[in-house]
Amino acid sequence: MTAGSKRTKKQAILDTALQLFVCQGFHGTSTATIAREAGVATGTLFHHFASKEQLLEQLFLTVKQEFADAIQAGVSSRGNLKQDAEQLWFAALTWAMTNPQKQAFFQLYSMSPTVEQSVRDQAMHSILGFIAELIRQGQASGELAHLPLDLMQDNCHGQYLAATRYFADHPERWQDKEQRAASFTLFWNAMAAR
Amino acid sequence: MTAGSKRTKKQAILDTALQLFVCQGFHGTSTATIAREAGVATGTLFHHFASKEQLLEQLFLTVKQEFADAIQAGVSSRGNLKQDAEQLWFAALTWAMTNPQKQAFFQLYSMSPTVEQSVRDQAMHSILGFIAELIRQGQASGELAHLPLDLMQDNCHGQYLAATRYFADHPERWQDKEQRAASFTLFWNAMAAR
DNA sequence: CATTAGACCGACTAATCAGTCGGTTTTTGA
DNA sequence: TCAAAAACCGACTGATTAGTCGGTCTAATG
Repeated sequence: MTAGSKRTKKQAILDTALQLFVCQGFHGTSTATIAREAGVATGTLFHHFASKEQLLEQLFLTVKQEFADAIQAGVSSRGNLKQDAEQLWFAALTWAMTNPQKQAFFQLYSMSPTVEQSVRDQAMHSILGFIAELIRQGQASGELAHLPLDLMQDNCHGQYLAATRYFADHPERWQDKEQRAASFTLFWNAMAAR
Repeated sequence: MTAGSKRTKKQAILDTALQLFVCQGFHGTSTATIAREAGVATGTLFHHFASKEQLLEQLFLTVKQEFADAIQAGVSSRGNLKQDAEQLWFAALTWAMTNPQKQAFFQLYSMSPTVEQSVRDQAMHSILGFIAELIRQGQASGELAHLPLDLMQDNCHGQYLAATRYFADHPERWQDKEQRAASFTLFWNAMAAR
């Protein structure tokens, strides 16, 4: 309503909470501040969310769903494995670069005790299960290294987070095709069979 | 003084704060709770640390120093690069497995806005600068891939954190020599020249 | 138009927080 | 041995917090 593009008040609260939780942390941000910044009364915040924790939880699941949708949409499969992996890698990185705040939110809270462990696990497994299947296929066809699945899965995640940080801290590098290719090379070399 | 091994009261406060900050987060832990759990009065806590933030900062720098000392001690250099890297990799992982709480603390706060960015940067660069030199040498000798240095450095960190999580979540795997070797293979394959 | 339900409001409250302060105990070192 | 410094104590305070509540406003339905 104010200047920009806030749709419903509920959405304004979620948008504002995302921004403040990333900048100041969960406990460092008061519900009063969220409400004020969102242009809403505190009563309205608690009308839509039963508690501050529930607001965080809903934010977490929303962002996770957005990410899952984005990478699933950006992949067509049916090429060879390396091409599929490349497509997936860039779809995931592109989402992170397009939604830096959401990426930062994930990076901060996907390991924090602030979010209930069950919620965090739920968010992770639905995405990583999909990756696990790809790894299994690649091992069966001999294209990927025969190392423990869980280790390779965790490694995927770790290399993705590292690449994300690298490009997020220096956005101009993301414009460079060679840098983007380099990030995939690093990833593929780790995973591929020798 | 109580049951176990608390040396000075100051150390007891640091130990307790580490544990509580990991379990409940910084803002989720009150100074009163830290003092009570450490068997100390609140006045004593503020006698040793000017503020809650300064307690966190001191904890952060202490833990970082411990880590830096541990990996520097566990490396002898003077072999070929791969052997040096392997030694370093296992020294770092061993520290993480020996000090799981401190590792969790690092993982949680080395990216959190709760800790001043300058403090975080300081802690990271002193360790990573040492890694950067090794990478440069490896690239000069043709043993490591010729990709951007910062990217390789961030990638190191990301793969290390992933391996750490993998073994921390399943300590029995750390006993398995093959699993340990697999974690290094994944890392080395990413970094090595083709 | 009248009714009703849900969005919305903001002053209020009980609890909790980081940090203080005046005084006591312990340690130090001359 | 004794004085001064440093460690330690815990009741206290002013500020802040998550969450409430009685009520208003808006829009849809009959």
